[in-house]
Amino acid sequence: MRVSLKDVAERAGVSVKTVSNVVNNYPHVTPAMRARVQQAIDELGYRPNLTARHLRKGRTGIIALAVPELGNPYFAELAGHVIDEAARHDFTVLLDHTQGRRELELLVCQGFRARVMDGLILSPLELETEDLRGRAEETPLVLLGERRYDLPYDHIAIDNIAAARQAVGHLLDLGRRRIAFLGAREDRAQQPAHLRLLGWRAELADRGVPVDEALVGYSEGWERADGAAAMARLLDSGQRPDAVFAYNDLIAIGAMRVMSERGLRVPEDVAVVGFDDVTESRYGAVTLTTIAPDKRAIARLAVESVVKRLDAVHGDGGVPESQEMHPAFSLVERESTRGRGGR
Amino acid sequence: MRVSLKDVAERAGVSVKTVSNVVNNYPHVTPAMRARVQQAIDELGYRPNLTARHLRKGRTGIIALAVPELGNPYFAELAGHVIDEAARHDFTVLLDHTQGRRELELLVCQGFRARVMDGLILSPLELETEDLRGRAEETPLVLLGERRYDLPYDHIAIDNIAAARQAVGHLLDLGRRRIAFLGAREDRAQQPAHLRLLGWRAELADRGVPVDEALVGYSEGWERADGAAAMARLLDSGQRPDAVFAYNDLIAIGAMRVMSERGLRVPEDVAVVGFDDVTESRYGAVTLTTIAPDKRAIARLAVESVVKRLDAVHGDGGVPESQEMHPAFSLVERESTRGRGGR
DNA sequence: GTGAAAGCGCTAACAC
DNA sequence: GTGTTAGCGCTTTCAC
Repeated sequence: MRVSLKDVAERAGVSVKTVSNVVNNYPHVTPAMRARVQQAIDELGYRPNLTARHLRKGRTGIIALAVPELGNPYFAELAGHVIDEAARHDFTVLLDHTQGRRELELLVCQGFRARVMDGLILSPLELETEDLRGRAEETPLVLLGERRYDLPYDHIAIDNIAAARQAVGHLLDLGRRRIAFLGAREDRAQQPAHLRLLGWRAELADRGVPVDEALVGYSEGWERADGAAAMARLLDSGQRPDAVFAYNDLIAIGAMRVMSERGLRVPEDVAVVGFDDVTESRYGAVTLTTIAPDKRAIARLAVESVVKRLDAVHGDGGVPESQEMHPAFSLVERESTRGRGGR
Repeated sequence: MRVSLKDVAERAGVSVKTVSNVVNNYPHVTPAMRARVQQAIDELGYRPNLTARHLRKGRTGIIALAVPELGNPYFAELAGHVIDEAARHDFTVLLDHTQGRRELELLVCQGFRARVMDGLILSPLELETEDLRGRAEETPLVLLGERRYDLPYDHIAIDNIAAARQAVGHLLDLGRRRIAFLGAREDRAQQPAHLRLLGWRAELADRGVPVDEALVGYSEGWERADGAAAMARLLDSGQRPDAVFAYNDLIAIGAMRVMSERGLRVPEDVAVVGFDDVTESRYGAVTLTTIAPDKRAIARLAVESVVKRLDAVHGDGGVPESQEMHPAFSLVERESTRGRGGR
């Protein structure tokens, strides 16, 4: 950070502009001049000061990504994809986690935690519409995940209801009738996020299977421990489901652990479907049938959304309309519903 | 990013300096003045431009963290801790992954990928001493992990040899004698990173158990799939170990999956010890005995190292000597060695 | 306690 | 093609 454009210019006996041209690969520079400047750059070990460039251009080349928890492999894997997609557009990624705490989500939105950024990709859990409505920041914001806000921000999420219905449908197809839902939240007046729970209800209803609310397992979080606790509670309450549809893979994995401890076989006694297709679900004594969202597509759409808006601001024209985007998903059938032998 | 200090100054009818004083909580400002300026700030919705501040102060408040792969929960969990520790020092974290590719590790070191950063925390896999020796950057660099370089950079890693010995010792204590090592690399002339393999050899030798090189399972990577493949190869070669010490938890998990497929019981037939204590190892049909490094300490030491060096540069005095730091670790005994009932 | 002005390193008009 | 120059928005001497 010590040697500047000016130093190089002096050394090469040219103006700063010329050096700048060379550094930025400006086309109209004579090869001879380019070589001369380049030599000075090499000799001095010049490295452009990005901060200065950013100040001048009004851009930092940084996209912030805020997820609830990096300990959840879904978000870790997603972050990896976002980093890759961002790199394709010459952006780097500032990563933050909110631990699903509303105040942290809010701070992130307002740019208080990740302060230098051109855009923000946020996967909210607790954030309310009112929090977002008051957002003063004009840096582009993209929302990820199940929660929907009626606000003009791009939103990227698979069709959670359809996915849940497919998962439940799969269990019904296998002849299961007492299908529990694991991972509902009860500390909320409204449960705005639980499209997956809605899907569970809808599919059961459509297929003429009575919806038994006693089969809804509540939990505080969505980690493995929460899944284990919810499953234990369900079994302790005397329920004996023949299938479990879990809010996510971690909950499913926690639940399977408890079943294993209690001598329940998966899938013979209880079939299990998860959600997220984290790598972990492909291993373990019983591999997990799960909904696989196209994570790479989610990352790509998110980054593109930010970049597009950035270009719109700096470029000519109108800011694009905000959109709902629904990347693809698929049901991956594994041993937790099919058993070891396959079908 | 539109309203600047100057705008606020005009609005409040004061100078830029005064506004700056208020924004930065400079102590010697009369309360009345402070209130007046604050009002202008609020009315205009002023937000300081961090980039400009950074340019001026020569600091960005960003620490870059580069790990091989976020899909490995060890690194994801570590990243979470680094973010937390960085936040304690008012830094944010730019995250990158190198996929264990030497050229990417090199680019990161040279600041080509994460370009705006005050310091770099790097967990290298393939990087060679010569790569690092030529590093021109003067931004602080901290190295994490098993690899050692004889260079003046802070290096943070648990005592891998001691940890490996403790793991192998535990298996020996349980009466196991044919202890395989899973996750060695064979594509390297020297295996500079494999302190864990050294520990395996040393402990066996010390305890008078013959070291059988046929029990070393090689793999290309350190993911679950690599562990599964290595285990399958070992078994296919006719070896029948009574224990496995895996390079990391993912390899152990992959190996356990293969054993389960082949009807080998853990720990009755084969006891297993992993390395990293990822959360995943606490679940599954058989929970995994593993070496648990103090990840939070690693993160704390890494961030502190960067911050300390930064303060040294900007502050008064001498740059601190580079250090080797060895955070604590412990052996966590679970079902893969103890069985379900405990001891 | 507050103001004026210089300058961090770079880019982009605009002139030559 | 290349040089001159004016800022980007902020902090920071240094006067007052």
